[in-house]
Amino acid sequence: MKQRLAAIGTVETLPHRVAAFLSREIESGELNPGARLPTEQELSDKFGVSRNVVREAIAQLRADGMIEARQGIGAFVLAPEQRAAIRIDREALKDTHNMERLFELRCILEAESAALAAARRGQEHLDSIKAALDRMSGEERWEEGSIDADLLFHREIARATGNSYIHTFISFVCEQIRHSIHYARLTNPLHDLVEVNVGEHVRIYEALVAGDPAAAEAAMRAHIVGAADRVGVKLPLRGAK
Amino acid sequence: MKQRLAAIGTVETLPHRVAAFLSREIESGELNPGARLPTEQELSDKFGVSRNVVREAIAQLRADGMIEARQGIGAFVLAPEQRAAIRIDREALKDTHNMERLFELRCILEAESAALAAARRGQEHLDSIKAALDRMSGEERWEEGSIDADLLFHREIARATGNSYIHTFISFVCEQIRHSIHYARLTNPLHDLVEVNVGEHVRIYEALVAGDPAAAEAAMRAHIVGAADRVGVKLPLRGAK
DNA sequence: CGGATTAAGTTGTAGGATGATATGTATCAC
DNA sequence: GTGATACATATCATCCTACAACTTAATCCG
Repeated sequence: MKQRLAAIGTVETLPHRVAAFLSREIESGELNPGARLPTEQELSDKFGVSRNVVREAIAQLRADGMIEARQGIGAFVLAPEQRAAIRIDREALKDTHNMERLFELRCILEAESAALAAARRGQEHLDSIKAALDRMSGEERWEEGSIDADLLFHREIARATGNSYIHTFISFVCEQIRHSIHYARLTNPLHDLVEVNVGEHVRIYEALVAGDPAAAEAAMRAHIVGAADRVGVKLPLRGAK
Repeated sequence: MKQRLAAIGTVETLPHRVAAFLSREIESGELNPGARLPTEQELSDKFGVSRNVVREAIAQLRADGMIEARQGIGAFVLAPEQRAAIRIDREALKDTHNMERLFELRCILEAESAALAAARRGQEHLDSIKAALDRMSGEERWEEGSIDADLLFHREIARATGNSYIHTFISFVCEQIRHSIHYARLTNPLHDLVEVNVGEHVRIYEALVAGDPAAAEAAMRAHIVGAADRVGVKLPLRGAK
């Protein structure tokens, strides 16, 4: 009867695992908004862990706006609109369908980011964008460092928009994608693809230098579509869902 | 010497308050990436709370990818790119500058959402969008319920894109904005503004019915700009940052 | 000097106790 | 009979103690 979290997977701390389990229950509809969670003691018994562990897990879910705990009553599931944070389930990204959709979101954000950056960038922005470009096209282009530089390039563009929210969102989305395709990129960097990738970045940079929002947007869009293609992801067209 | 969190504010649980304090230290640069946090015992002494409270706070920060804890060594601040969640500081939204930027991000997301929805929606989507529209233009238009319906209208459009990430992000951004301007809307709903607002929604809906992405995008953009204006927020133009 | 062992420091988990809050039920007063 | 009050119960919130597990540094021994 004591599962001791044997079926939950990962090697993380117990609170993290309990939180992940409960989170899945909520996201999957097993626990609907308004539903009351088992008491802390019951969860403690169920998972074969101390109540402290359960409380740490519940603290995490509370911080995310997934549940609310009321003293003397219990903990209740909140509606999705009450969320206090956005998270992306990396497990879900193993499904190509989901990866396509995340790339689509990334394309929306980055195309506009590039346009805004072209309109708003200063010389200091161009300098840092160029530095990242140089780094990703230099000696590191065959190593993991080039991925860092690649993402830095994108973050610097987002920073040039002068909108920290855009920067935060783009950074987050890029990192989630990066963690999901990390292995594939490292395994076999193809010579031609790397050069094409760099070429696309150069075109984005040139549009930024020219201060041409439309050109920057188009170049970035083409790049994201191309980048997705290179990892086997086809962006859905407007007509496809 | 025991602050007992007297200067931290809010009436929330102690772990939440400790987490908020540490989070601010990290975001403000007081604690840089790579920096080691005080030990759990030190934090416990500093804030005058039990170690359990500190651990719950740390569990929250770990879940957010803000810190990593290593057994036997301590807890360390991670780089912003390692974040596992996006959060928006509601306190920061009291600054009009930040609100402008968040509205700008919202405009980016929603304009594209409307375009995609126009291209991809089915009859069931139109039905639920219409239902939300009816609700916000009916008897509830002068009450808080109209805000719920308003946001539901936007979420249903995002749902029609068939991209759950778009839906999640839009829902989140809308709710953060909503919580920050909640009081202002309730205090004094102006007759003309409500009618204008509904009119804008009707135009968006009509573009969706017509399956016209460009018209939907334009109508949504105009609406978001207008909605921001109605709460005293001017969206930055492309040239402004 | 190098390897093994021990000690110290820190996080991770368990278990117990008490305080605080919310709700339901029983009792009392009018 | 109805409303107010008191009490009991359930549950979360916090505190405390103890030990396990891990990491690093110090010490010991060949």
